[in-house]
Amino acid sequence: MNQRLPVQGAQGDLLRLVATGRAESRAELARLSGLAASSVSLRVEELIDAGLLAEEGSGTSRGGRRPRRLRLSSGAGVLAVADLGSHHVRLGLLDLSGAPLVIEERGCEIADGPQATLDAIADAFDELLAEHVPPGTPLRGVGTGIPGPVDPATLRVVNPSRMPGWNDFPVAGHLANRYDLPILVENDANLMAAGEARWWPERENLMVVKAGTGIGCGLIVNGHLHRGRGAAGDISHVRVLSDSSILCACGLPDCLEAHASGAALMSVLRESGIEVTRTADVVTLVNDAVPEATSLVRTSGRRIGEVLTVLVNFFNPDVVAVGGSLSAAEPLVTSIRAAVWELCLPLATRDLEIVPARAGRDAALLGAGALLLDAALTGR
Amino acid sequence: MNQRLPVQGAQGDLLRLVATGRAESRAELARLSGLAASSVSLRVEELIDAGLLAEEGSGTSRGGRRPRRLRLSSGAGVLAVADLGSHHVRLGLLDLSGAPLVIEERGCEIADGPQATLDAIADAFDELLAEHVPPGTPLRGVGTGIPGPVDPATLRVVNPSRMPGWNDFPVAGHLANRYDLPILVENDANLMAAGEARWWPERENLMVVKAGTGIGCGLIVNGHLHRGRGAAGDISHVRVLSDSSILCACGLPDCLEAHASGAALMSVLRESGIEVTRTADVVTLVNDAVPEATSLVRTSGRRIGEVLTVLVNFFNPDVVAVGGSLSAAEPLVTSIRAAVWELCLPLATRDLEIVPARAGRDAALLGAGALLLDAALTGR
DNA sequence: GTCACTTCCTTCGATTTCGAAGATAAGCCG
DNA sequence: CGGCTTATCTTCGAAATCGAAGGAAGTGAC
Repeated sequence: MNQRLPVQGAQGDLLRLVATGRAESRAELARLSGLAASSVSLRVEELIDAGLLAEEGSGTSRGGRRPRRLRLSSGAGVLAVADLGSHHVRLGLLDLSGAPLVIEERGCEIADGPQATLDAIADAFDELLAEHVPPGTPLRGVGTGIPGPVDPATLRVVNPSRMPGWNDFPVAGHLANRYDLPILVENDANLMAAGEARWWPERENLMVVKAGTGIGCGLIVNGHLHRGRGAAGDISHVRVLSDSSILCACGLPDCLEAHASGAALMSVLRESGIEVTRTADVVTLVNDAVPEATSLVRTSGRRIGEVLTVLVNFFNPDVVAVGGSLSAAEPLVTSIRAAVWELCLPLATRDLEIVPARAGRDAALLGAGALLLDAALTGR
Repeated sequence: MNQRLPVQGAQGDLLRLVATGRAESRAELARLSGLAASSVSLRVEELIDAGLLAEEGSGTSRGGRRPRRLRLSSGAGVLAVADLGSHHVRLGLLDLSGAPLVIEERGCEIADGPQATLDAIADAFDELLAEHVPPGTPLRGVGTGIPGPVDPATLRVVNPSRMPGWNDFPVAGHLANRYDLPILVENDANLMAAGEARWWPERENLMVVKAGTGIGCGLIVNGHLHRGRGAAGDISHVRVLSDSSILCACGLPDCLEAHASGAALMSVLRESGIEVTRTADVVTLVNDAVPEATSLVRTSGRRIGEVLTVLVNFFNPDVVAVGGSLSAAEPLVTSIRAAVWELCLPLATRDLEIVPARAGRDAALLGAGALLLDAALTGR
């Protein structure tokens, strides 16, 4: 039941506009796509005949005839997406609009190596498909997030830390053996950024900070994920000022990650005798108003904010969205905001929004869906 | 003799490809534009009839029939471009391909205010047009670089330092009163980046550092100038580490610009009794192997490099090009390179080129030409 | 209820674009 | 020199797209 989307030419643009929720009538499609209204009608007709779009009642009038509302056909297909962490994987199925049909979390040791891990994910996909998708609904794409750098040219993992056996492994190639479909392999922070971007349709330039066990960042430029040469978005290895020096895993001292990541906070808390095992524990402590934890999170936010200052001046985004498990601790965003406001050029911060991420914990999965939809519609 | 380019639809893309030197035969146009070869032939025919393109002999064979070489018609039009500095303005005329017909430098006090300055520039354009352009060759666009921030939405100058009377002045509006043509108003570092980008046709993501009296930076993302909300590219107000503290004009201490700009180097040199009046004097001292000057430039490069480290990790460009008058001092690029190489992630620096800018001292004018051509071809 | 107006969508002839086929003009090779 | 290959460019019928006109289905004023 796997097959590529049978769209060609302008159909792809139209289907994308409906799938992403930007248009839900022929008139809106015409406005947004730039095509003539007559052409839109013809293409929509074809998409309905192909079983990809469906008409559903009518929308609200804007002062004239009511539009006939278009939506994705429920049988148009599903996407299988995963987000791989060190000790677990979140995975699920989405419809083409990116709406989740089912999402679940499973245990999974990334240290078991790529073959075992990827096969386990694919088996999980098969289970979910059998259980949650009506027979006949085709799978249209498969994607996964990786907690490490991915070379966009080869879709291989490069120089990952904490992923033994994965270096240079052709992740996409391995999956392509099992699925003759568009395959997406992408860094997890980038996926999160792509997911967050869906929530800011009117903004073009976003920085999405992932503050969790580590610190990552994804960049949306002109509405599209910026990959650079594959390493773009790293903010964790910037040197920060501090009293005590900490050596980072990268070999240099006093990286942001070594001082401000969830892992760093946990090790400080443990030294002062407070038991924590996961980043979420830190958040719990903060919400329980444990002073040591709150103070640490504030300092962490301040440091992240100081680093962001440089990047905000340089990149001048519309929005800085702060996500990741640590962002659930409210002082984090507050102190990031304070630092950026204080140290940035006024010109760079006027109209800048610094806010908690909107997309929630499944941001990466939704981002995978968004990118896969694009891949499926552009034919690769 | 001013008139907008009479191009429509696909003609614009084709003309741009020829003007920017990326294509010079119908076959190349077909490959690069994605249009069918037959459509290309038809549009080229029209462009020739309109007097915009001309056929000129034949190119070299690639194993088959030789292509009929296309070039811009010499009567296709000219662009008038200026780059405004504090005490002078460089201005000139370019053909549509961006090749200079005439470029000259004039004295001009930016402190005289926008009206006087812009009128003087326009008068200079008129002189140059009368003198260097055959009658009947139309002017197709007017553009100027500004040594301060420009709001891309309104094309006004915002919060400029050292430009009394310019704040919020509608530069484009004023010029539009005199020319009913595409008008370009852009920050000078951005123009420089756009000019440099022409020299890197095969690279998508560039950082172009302008190291002169001040320090600026322009950003090319996916081949296009990134403006952000209008302030993108600022790197001069990043805090750097140093023994002695210097207060920057922005109100905060130890900005990069306060320590590493040409102006900063000059003031240090003057304190040690060495007479310098312009950034070029510093370069001369370095080339004469005056140890104090060389050492200062090295330190400056080191500091710029340390700042770039953060940005290279984050933005992961293909190329960092270093221009501006100070870049003529060879140790500058060398020490920038050394710092970035030492402190960046290996993944971000693999295949990264850090090199002196290719476009030379007229980079900003050429950049203005490039952007104006786009503006003229897209109809605004 | 009627009339003016707006918006949505379709019809239909004109225009643009495509793509397959062929004409043109080379280089290569014996 | 004459075939073979390759690349460039044009011709021509088919398909896609456009835009003007009009029908359909609403809102709001009177």
